[in-house]
Amino acid sequence: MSPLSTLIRGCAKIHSEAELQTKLALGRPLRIKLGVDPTAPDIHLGHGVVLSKLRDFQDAGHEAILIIGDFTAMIGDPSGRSVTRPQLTHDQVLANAKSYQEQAFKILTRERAKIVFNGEWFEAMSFEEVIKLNSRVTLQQMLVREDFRDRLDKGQPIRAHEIQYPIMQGWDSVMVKADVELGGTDQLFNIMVGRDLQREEGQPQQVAMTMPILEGLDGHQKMSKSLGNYVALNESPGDMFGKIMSISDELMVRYYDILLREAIPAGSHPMDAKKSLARRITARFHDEAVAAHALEEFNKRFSSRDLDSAELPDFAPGSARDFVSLVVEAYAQCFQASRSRSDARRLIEGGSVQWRGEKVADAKAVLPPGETGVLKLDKTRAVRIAA
RNA sequence: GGGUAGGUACCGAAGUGGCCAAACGGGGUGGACUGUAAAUCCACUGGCUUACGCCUUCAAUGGUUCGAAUCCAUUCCUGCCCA
Repeated sequence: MSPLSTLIRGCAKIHSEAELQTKLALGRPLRIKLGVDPTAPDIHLGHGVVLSKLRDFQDAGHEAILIIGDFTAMIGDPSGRSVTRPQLTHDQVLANAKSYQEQAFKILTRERAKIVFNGEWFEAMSFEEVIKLNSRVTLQQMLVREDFRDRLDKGQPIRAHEIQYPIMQGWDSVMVKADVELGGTDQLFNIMVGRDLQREEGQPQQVAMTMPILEGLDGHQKMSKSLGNYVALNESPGDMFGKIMSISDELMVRYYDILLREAIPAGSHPMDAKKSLARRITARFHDEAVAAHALEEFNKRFSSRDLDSAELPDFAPGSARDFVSLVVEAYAQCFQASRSRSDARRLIEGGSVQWRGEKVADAKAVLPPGETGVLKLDKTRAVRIAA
């Protein structure tokens, strides 16, 4: 496989392939820009798609320039958004940035990687410079974007600072002299602004390369932290495996295509194909042995419904022994999840909670101390009471 | 600054003095069925030391009333039109 075809594999759109070829012919390492906004501490499989592409470039000898948008994160990228993002404080952003980097290097290699914070240049900008920068872009250009158009049509507010975002992202490209900028397809507009600004600054224009957007676990909306439909890169092997198993067959086709860049093996049972997908993704972010173990555990717990021999967190109940209390405490103690007592009661009444494989019929029932066994809480969570 | 329409639960959206913890739809959760899939059906979806009971909630504050999401006043926020 020639380097070019490797580099453009899995890509949604390039502007343009010819330009990329010209740049590659320069014979020097190219500066490949990827901007990330640390708006949340987790990065997920969706980010992974673009990061993997960046890794492809690294492997081909090019330099990854990861721009941590500590400054832009405070604005919030309006791309694909129907509401204004909440603005974060600088401290939150820095904390997120830290865990962000750790996760990004699960995919990227430290060699040929450079990390820059865009606060470096934006913080130093005077208001005069900001105005000057703004004068290069027209409101019309900004407003033709679909997401803005949409909000305009629906009568939803668009705040003035939001239209700054593409300009700032574009300016990042100028500051790092990017040769190529990567992003999701929803980033195309922002990346193109970068090209405009570079041209005006007399720089060679960056090549815009966009990657397909990965749908979230629900199969409809894009994977994102705020929608809760994501698989984080630092997710535990079991959770990662399990979350992937919960996707629809339809979505699995997409995941195969985008994440593994291959088609589903012909003739295989969808469930087997999914297990294989889950195992491979888990192996990618952990390792083979761990992934194989996750598969085994999954089979035990869900295929053979053998909770007794499955690995479950140990739960040490407090003094309150009625099932409502047990459920609430188990969630808090073993899953860091807070559940109200009403919620717990609903789960019990709905038949979700099982003690030793039997539905708990009476929420007021009391479990005598010393009893041991498995307490199933909901579809995916169960705990073991050991003593 | 003027005019005008609005602000209801996770979202959309009813409700315009008691029958309102608040219709309906979506989403979410749980159950049945399964392959932790889809489709379908059912239930739940503010909280409570355990409830045909109580508490908090309909932008905020204050008021009218036996009683307010609903009426009045003030404030804050948003859309649209005009300047």
